[in-house]
Amino acid sequence: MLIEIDFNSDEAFYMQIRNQVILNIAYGYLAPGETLPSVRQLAEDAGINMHTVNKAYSVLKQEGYVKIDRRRGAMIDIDYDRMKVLMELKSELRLVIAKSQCKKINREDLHALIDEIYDEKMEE
Amino acid sequence: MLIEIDFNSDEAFYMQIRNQVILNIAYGYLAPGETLPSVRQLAEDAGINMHTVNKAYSVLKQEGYVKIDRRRGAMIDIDYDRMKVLMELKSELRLVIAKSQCKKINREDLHALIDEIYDEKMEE
DNA sequence: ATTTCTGTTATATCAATCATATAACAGAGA
DNA sequence: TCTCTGTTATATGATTGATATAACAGAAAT
Repeated sequence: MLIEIDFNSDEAFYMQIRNQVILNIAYGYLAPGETLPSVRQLAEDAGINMHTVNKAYSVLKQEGYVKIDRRRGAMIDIDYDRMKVLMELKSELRLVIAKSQCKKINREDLHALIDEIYDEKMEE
Repeated sequence: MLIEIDFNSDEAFYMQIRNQVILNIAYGYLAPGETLPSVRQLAEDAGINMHTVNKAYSVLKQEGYVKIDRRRGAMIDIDYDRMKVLMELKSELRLVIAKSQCKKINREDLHALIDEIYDEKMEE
């Protein structure tokens, strides 16, 4: 798994890692049961501090994407609490939709955009 | 327009204001041409500092939701740069979709959820 | 003309967060 | 025993979030 830090981004390093791990899972590059690199290894590869990686892993654990075993490290283990996920997703989408409406992006535009994103994943 | 700060939230005050303004516009409670309360007025009403409100307004200006006139204050004036908006929306949705996929929320679920949010706005 | 309302700018301070650094610890495996 | 895990503890520096006080320029109302 490749993770790269954009040192010029205004997004926190640990959030960049967290997001890239989520994207890797979604794309199928990381399957449940597989382990993430150790905090020290990833820190070295990415050129950042161990604790920053550790924070990213802690967030991923808290959000239900990995479980951390002292010996094996962080393993992909997803918590499927559908109700919880739908609630969180809904409040996140409420703001996305509000922003869209302000900018005259309507319901159909949004549906189309989502399909577009789903379809672009097939091109690889 | 009513804006309330959740002092227990971990979300920055200026982002809470920014988000609530966007929601107010989307819901039609704030129309283009209307003005926001003055930074001092809103600060007093919400129980926070003037500069925090000022920061929220600056962000809203930078994101193309308001224009600020020295005499009138912040006026709703939306920049409709469709291409720009679609690009930003797309990268935002990519992560939302990735998170959803990890949690076994599929394409149809997402479409349904969006319709659900659109429809709930009609109930008022 | 003076007062009063805008946003804006300049400082300063304090707390929290982000990132780094060094160091040590416990547990598991080779 | 050595080496690999994550974990914990401390410390430091930079940045951000929020507050505070103060002053300024421009416009509007009286």
